[in-house]
Amino acid sequence: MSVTIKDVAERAGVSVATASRALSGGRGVRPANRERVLRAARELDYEPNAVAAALRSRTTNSIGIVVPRISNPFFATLVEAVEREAARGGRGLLLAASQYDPGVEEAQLRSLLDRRVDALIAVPCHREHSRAAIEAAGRRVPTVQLDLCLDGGGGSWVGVDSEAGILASVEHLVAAGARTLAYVGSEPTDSSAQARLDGFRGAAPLCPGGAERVLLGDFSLDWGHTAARRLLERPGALPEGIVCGNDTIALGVLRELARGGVDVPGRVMVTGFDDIPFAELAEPPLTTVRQPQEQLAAEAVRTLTDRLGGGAEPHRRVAIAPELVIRGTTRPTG
Amino acid sequence: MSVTIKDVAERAGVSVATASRALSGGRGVRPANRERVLRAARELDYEPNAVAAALRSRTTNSIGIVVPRISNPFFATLVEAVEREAARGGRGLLLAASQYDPGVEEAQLRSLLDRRVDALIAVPCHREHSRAAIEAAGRRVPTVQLDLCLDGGGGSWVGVDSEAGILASVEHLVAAGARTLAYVGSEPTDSSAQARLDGFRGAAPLCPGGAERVLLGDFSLDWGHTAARRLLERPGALPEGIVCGNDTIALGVLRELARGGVDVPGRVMVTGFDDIPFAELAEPPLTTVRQPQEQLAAEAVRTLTDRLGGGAEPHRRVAIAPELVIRGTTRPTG
DNA sequence: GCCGGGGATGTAAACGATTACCGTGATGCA
DNA sequence: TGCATCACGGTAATCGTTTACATCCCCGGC
Repeated sequence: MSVTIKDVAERAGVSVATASRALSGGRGVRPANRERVLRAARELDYEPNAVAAALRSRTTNSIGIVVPRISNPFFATLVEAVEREAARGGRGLLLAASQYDPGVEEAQLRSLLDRRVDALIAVPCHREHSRAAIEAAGRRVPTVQLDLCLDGGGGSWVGVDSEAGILASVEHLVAAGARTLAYVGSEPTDSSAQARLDGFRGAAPLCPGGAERVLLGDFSLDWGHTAARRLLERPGALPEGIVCGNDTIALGVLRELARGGVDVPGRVMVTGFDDIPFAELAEPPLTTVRQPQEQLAAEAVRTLTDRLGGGAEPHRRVAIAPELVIRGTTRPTG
Repeated sequence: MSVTIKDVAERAGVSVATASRALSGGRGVRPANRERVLRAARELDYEPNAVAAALRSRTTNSIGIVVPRISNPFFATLVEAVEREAARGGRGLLLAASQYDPGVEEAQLRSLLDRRVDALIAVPCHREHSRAAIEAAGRRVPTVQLDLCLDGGGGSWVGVDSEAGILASVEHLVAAGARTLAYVGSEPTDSSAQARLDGFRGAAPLCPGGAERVLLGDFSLDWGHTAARRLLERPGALPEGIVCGNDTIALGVLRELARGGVDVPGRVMVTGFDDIPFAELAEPPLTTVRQPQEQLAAEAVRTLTDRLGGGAEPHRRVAIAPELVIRGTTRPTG
């Protein structure tokens, strides 16, 4: 019913082998024949069956990606960039969400492997419980961890240099005149939370007045509210700079400070992390650390295609330096 | 190298046919044999090759989706819901972005069809230029348009009842005391923009003072700024209610009103459309029309699976009534 | 004139499952 | 007992490509 390569070959008056060669690359086919095959294909409106090709050639020209949540704008942007990068190489993208459940994550990975993706990108939803499934996947196809990574650092990973991002925030705040700092972040339940916390602890000594407080909760707006209220309890001890673990927390902090009548950035400066689309819509617009998702995605896909192309490097770890975007919640330096 | 069903059959001491039957459904196989096959599969850590199964059975258990942009939070949420719905049915999701370019869209659709997805979901990026590709796709596999649709209403479609949403906004504003209204929306470049505009025009007579102004631009923050400035030029003529075509515009309008020192909702009330995550973070939180993405996605997938299951209805059009979410930018009614 | 080599083609064997078709033995019923 | 029925299981065809291998032909070098 559907037109196959056999039909094309017949119409072109050649064998299926020649037709196949002509259609894919065309090497080793006399130009005249190549032309006839291509014309026949066009005339018959031939659509190659990628499934059959995949079965025989043992490559599907597709990659799989598993993220915790697609609707998280950070992951959405990441997925978009990966899709674009994959499409550029003629590859399809199979998308799956783990919903922050290692069990679901494992099932999704297995499903993608059953579908024989050529390679995998995974944002592990748990620094420890995701290990078994991701390592198992890595044994079957080239696999790269994106953004988050497993504890202990096994396998390839592409992400941002969180510590450098936090360091830049702290340096900026100090240069802008903050003499006391606080950190409002997430309990180190994932590798980024850990790295950001480490980054703050490492950079704190730069601050003349020291880093008085570290408040840990989760990456949510509500936690930002709560933490800010806690800081407001002793107005005298309110730090002059608040470094937040991500933008969502920062937005919560900002809102609570506004309710408390605290002048931002006059009395307190605030920084975030991620540069989600909302960051610049806040009032005042949020100074934050931008994650270069395009670059992350490109690097991740490249890591995979290098491996597919035969390049070695099963253990490539790339930390991209993020960029500090200075907006209204901090005073300009100098 | 990889373990195949043949290996499983051998170890279980049955033929591949029996093994296949046991592994998929298990009907027509004696329980004892079924058990042996399943055990053999487990022991060998057998992973079925979905590509081979797809080739023979002519079904890939996967659906394709094409959206204009993944990073648009509205589409991201939609994709997430579709993915969840597809996964629930054991289906994979092939994701592609058209980047608002009908040419890219066509190529992406073709690529998905080459990969033999069982069905397609498309958010047409253009009400007219997307037609050829989407109709062609619809001739090959069950296809449903989601959210946006082609002009003229060919094919299946699942979306929100925009006119009803706008009507609810207008009724709410009037009930809350607005005597004059304006509409700030997008030029009707896509079907939603058209429907929302139509909705406003249809509902305007409900307003005692009439709908004085209709300002059309695009669905952007900047357009919201511009339009609000234009309304502020004649403070005396400032409407008491502003209905916006989407939340992004509404956020722009809100920000500009705040700059102009206009009290919201005291002097002017504002409504949006979509209920993007940011809507409730605005100051004051935005009253808006929520698009039930979960429901849209579920309905779209169901439309497709019904078709796949043999159900007829090649022409099903579903408009889901959206819900008005009342927040701080409008006064409570009554 | 013969032979080696290499490029273009064709033939047919994969790839790994599903499934049409048929055979077999057991069972039910008259 | 004989016959139809049925559940189960095996053989082999099939899905639509890619590709290993053989063949053929043409050309150049000796």
